[in-house]
Amino acid sequence: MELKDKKIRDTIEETGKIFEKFGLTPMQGRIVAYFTISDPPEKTFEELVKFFVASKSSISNSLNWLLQNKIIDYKTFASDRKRYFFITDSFFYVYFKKVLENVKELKTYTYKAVTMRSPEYPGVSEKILRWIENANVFEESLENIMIEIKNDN
Amino acid sequence: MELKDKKIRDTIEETGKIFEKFGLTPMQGRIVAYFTISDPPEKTFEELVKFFVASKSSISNSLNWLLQNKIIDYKTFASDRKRYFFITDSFFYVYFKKVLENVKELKTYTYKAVTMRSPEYPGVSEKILRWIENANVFEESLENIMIEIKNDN
DNA sequence: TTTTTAGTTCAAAAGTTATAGAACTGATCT
DNA sequence: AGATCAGTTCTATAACTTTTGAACTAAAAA
Repeated sequence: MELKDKKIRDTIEETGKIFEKFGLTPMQGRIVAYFTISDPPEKTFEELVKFFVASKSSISNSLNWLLQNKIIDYKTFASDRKRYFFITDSFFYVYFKKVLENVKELKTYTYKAVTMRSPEYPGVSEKILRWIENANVFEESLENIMIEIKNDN
Repeated sequence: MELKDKKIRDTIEETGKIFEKFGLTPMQGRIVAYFTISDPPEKTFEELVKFFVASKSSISNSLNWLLQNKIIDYKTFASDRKRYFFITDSFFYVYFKKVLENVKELKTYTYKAVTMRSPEYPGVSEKILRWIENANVFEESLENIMIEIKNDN
């Protein structure tokens, strides 16, 4: 049991760090990583506080961010005040959506930049128009993926 | 001239902030934004220090990071010690590549997590396998886009 | 050979973000 | 009504990142 626990904790730290690359904080990453390997799949607020030996506020804020971003959800039971948190299946959907938004936003701003440029140096405009073209290809493709994924979920 | 300069500086601040969403620091973001709207397209180290009224080290570190990440490049001229920096056309290519790497890495780790799970709660494994399936669809599509984009650049 | 140029490097300051701790809230239980 | 439970909220602190400032370097110019 000791050894198995250590392995789980090591895996959580490793995997948690990867979640940070997707914009989660260390604690958010750990929580999601924990959900992917722990049994049973539902965990209460209290269990998380104890497992991570972390402050209630840290867990509270992390859970609320993850809820808002639909990376986790929770269920309740009539005779029980606790909320039982678990991961959703839409982690990548949510991430892809955010990436798509950012790409669209940057495209808009760089397009604006092109319109502001003097025609004296067309090379830069061409480069940026290529950025925009790349963004368009990506956008179109990702939008199709999103539809496909959404139907699955 | 005064008014035009203010408009350029405002646009740089706005656009720079969007670049931060792509993992650049404020200064890196500003520099890239500046390259997208300034004429002529090549800028020296010194010009950047003066334009942004920033420290040499800040500009130096920013430029080196942008160079390493192939977001900018520079050219030199025989009789001149200065380097002339400019944006490349591969901003999104570089970004997409990094996204692809991250998705692949997370896929590997979550797959590992699935193999560690007991078969007692198959629901979580199914969810994570759906994450992995989403990641696979994205990966395949993005790899094709990368090939397409690379041929253009 | 000395000076200038075009940066780099490193320690410290400033700014930002994550986590902790403690007080608080609004239900439910006794 | 009072106590307990399941969190939330707010301030403080710790940790980390970004930017600065000043000293340094290597090559070229005087």
